[in-house]
Amino acid sequence: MNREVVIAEALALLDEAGLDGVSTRRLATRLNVEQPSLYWHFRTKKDLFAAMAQAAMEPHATAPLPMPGDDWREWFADNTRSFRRTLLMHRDGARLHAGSTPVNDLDRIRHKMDFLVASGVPEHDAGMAMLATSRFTVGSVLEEQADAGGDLPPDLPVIDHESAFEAGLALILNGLVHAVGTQVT
Amino acid sequence: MNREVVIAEALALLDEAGLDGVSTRRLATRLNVEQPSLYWHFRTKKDLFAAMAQAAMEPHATAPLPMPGDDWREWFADNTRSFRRTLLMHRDGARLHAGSTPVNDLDRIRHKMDFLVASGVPEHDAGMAMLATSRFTVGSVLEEQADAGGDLPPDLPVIDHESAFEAGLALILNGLVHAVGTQVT
DNA sequence: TCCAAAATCTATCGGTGATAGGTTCCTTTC
DNA sequence: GAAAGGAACCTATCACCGATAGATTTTGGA
Repeated sequence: MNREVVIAEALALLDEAGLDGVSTRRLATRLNVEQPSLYWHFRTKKDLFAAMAQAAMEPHATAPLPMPGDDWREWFADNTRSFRRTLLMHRDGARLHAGSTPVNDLDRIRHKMDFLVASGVPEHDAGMAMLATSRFTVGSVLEEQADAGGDLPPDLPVIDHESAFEAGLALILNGLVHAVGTQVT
Repeated sequence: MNREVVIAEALALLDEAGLDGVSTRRLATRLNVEQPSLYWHFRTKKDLFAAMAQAAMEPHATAPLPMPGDDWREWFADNTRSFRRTLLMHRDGARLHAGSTPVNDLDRIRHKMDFLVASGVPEHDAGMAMLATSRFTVGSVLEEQADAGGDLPPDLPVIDHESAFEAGLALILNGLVHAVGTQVT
């Protein structure tokens, strides 16, 4: 049993039991191992969660980067959708992601920034927009998965999370397009 | 000792110990009471957290509603700032808020929606913008308070959360202003 | 074959949310 | 003013949790 097997099994347990249901004992049982054994692979439970969070983000972290000829608006939207889709792949994915301090792939971020700047978006606006969009997405999925998790009051306004997300994304993107000084290439 | 005293003391404990530090025993000790006594006032710890979340949101929930003559853009920004400020009033305020399913003050929401519509914002756009802004704000404060909570890696890009929030808000508001069909009154 | 490191074990600690069931206190009513 | 009854709190106890200490087994290379 190596570290990666533990992480994979932990993510499977996450999907079945939710984040609060992931205990070291339940995980150990699944791995046919006693509970303290996990502490050979991870110094603390937070470390395990951090590793899970990073592993869960792999689909988005390995997605293709934008190419010089791409339409930046289209890429921006697709990139955000990829982020959301990845958060939705696991139960409580947003909580898991928000709970740990993830590894910022500085190189990928810089590449994306450079792409936007090369497309005519002012550097400052590009950075703020990426940050805002990321936070909007986490907030959205957080609420979406909280709603999915059981007892919500039978209040009236049931919302289509997908449409709400698309509308918010369109709003931010629209704001970026019309930002002062934008050279819409 | 009544329910409200418990909630107040719980919020004080929250500020001192953080959300993970709020245990029924520590809270009971503060109240000079044995731990199981709390279960006379709250059926479950989640109920206690929900009550705490609602109480913590009181400043924003009792803030003045927009008046017919107000500038809708200015009001929109101030309303969002009030929401953020309230989340920031308590340690882990965003986690507390996001963790419980809060009571949606339907009447206040409708009032705000009506105000925006009366100001010329299309109803659908207004609803989506309020939703998106709320989620953006929760996501922002969540990250801000996570950063504040200790061990962040000595990575380079330290960000000014206030400015980042203002920039994101400006972006969304700008997108709303330029939304197709908006009658900017 | 031997040895060291990797991997797991047993035993145990202090802490947690929650329940069952008994006790005390206060208020209302006759 | 005594009785009744509910509100508020208590003791005792459960099952579970994350984590540590230290002994033991397993494994792979010299």
